[in-house]
Amino acid sequence: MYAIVDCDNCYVSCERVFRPDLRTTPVVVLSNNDGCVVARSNEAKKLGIKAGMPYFKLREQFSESQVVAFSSNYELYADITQRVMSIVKSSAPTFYRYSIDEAFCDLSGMDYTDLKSWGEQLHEKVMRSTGMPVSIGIAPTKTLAKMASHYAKKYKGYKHCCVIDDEQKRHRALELYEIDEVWGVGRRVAPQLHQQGVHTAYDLSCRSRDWVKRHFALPLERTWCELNGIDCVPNEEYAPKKSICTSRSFAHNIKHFDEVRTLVSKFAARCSEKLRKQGSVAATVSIFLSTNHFREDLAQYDNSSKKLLLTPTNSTQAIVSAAIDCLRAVWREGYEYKRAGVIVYDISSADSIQTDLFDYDSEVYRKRSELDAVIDKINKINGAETVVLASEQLRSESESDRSANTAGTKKSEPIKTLTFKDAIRHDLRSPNYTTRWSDILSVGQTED
DNA sequence: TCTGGGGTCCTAGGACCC
DNA sequence: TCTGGGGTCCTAGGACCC
Repeated sequence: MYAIVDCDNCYVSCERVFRPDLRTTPVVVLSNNDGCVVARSNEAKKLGIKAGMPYFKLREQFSESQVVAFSSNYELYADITQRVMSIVKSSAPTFYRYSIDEAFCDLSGMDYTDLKSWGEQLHEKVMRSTGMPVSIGIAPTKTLAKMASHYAKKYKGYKHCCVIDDEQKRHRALELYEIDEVWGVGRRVAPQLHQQGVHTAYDLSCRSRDWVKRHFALPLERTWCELNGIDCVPNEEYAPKKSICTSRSFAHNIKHFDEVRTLVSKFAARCSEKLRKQGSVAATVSIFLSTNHFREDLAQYDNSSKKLLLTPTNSTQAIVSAAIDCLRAVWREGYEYKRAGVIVYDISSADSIQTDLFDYDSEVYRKRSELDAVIDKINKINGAETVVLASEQLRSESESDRSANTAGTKKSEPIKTLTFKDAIRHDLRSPNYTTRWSDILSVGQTED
């Protein structure tokens, strides 16, 4: 049997931990730049607010309906969910974190008859220790467990834990479940299934395996198996990422190369940090760049390029430099850019680097690793972006004026500091209650 | 004014081999 | 005039997930 433990409306619940006054208020959390709704409280869902709706179209409705919106505060969500996960981990024989707000547990070896109360107790423990409500679904396959957790959320009577442990329960659960809601059935395949007369999970489970094979691809065949109680989604252990991406939409359109270069440098530097954190190196660096697709009145441009590194690396200098080369290759003057990103892939372990016969210089490699290690340490202690590469700084806008003027007649211009967070908007962000000394709440005393 | 970010796996088709 | 058959590997794009 598997259990899935899933935080209810995760980001909203994180915000509510320190804002109990909002327990019954409709609350939403927005994406970067306060762009879209990414999390909704049940009250907000009832108002018809859908995930992915753009905030600027909802503002009026929000003020009328007294909906409270937060900018996303990932530092807070990462910390709260980490606490939740450590409790779940200590409560089950095996644990595998699936996403920021979900974890699977393999319950083999646990007392079968106790699963329901195990789940209820786990909910209580997590709630008491962290303030985060979780729902628990337990079933013979992960797809069925997901379905069970959905029922645990939907019906109060389950006390946050639903168990599917016999054929009758499985049938009933499948019958009441729309095919579109099944894990692994997305917006492309769902309409095709409807066309074939498959409307519920039960309908699919009753077709023959051959029928599924004939009409659909391998992933749906696996879903079919899972619905029929055949376990086939692998138990994934911790695995290093195969690709790492850092990208952002900009708060405003950007026309100037130097500004985009500054941001691309930051994205590349962040990718390098992530590589070092998981003990990896990458052999390919790529970037992508695009204008705002929603602005039909503006000229559109979309491009990407990649660069193979002769020796795989996680050096900030090497990866930033490759990313800027890529940027130069795709850059076109005259467009207003809205989004860019850096992706590193062809990832392998930093312990066994395949060096290049002609390119590899062990001395340079050693120095860069040491430098990166020191920078990582400083930034960990003093906060992100305390030390950055020069290319992550924006030269002052008068750089070109200065070179045009007689050298030395002007004082050198200050370098404009542009941090990662300046590039995006987050006007409605909550404090970092649990990760910054300055943001810790004080209780039981007043200012005066 | 204003529309997110980060991943994985599968597959068809092209390039290449003998 | 006329040009095979059988394979592998790589890659871009699609579909899905949270």
